[in-house]
Amino acid sequence: MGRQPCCDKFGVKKGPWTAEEDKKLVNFILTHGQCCWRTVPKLAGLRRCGKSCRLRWTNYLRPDLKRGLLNEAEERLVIDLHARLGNRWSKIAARLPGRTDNEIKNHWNTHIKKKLIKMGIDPHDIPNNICAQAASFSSSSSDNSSITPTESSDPHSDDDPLMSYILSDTFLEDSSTWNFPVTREEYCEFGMSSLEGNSPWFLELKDLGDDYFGLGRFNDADLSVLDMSDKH
DNA sequence: AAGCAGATCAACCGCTATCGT
DNA sequence: TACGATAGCGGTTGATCTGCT
Repeated sequence: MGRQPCCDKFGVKKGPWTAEEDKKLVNFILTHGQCCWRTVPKLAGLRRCGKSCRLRWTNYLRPDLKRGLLNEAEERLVIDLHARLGNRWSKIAARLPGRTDNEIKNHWNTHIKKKLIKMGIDPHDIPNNICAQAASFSSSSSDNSSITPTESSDPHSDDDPLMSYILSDTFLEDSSTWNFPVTREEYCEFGMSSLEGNSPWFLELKDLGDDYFGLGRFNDADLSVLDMSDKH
């Protein structure tokens, strides 16, 4: 009999999302919250499969996402976590607030992997003793970040209190409180602060009109802040 | 300016894990 | 316990961008 496809193959749109589709999805999730992705496209009026909607939301539309390249501290953390956890991107992402598994995976494959290879380190097998070296590569001019996971001589040592904390369940429990809000009001507040200055998609949507989301989401004061930023 | 190659990243696919009945 | 439905994960693809010739 076989497995049922996650969605009807006919009439389901694929490829890049349009601003209009984003709007519908955001609108729907702000109104109804995240529930049963399979029904989301139908209820939201989208010709997409639920899987695609979930991916779009978690990887791009979520208001708590940081955009842009990983900074050095985050990169070091990824290298260290990857050395411990392997290609378990979702586990790694769970320990980097505002970053998605897809983003980290892409960054690993396009940036970090190359840098490690350039250093003569096999990205698939970073020995403990050179993990610290790898993790601190190109960081001779440190970015003064508060995240310094590899300060101990052996980064795999659980003696490193910060890494122990990050790898612990306590960290995940704590970080759960960073989850994006579910109400429109909170989304507006939270979204504005996190989007400010680092969300091109937001600026694009904003260009479509102040009432783009149909939620009265952005007040004039908020928008004036954005207008003053170096919008491209 | 045109063509090409490499880099980047959003999105898809197929599989597994989990949950409810 | 078995089975189906759904969510989530990791690998891969392909469109687009960027830099070089």
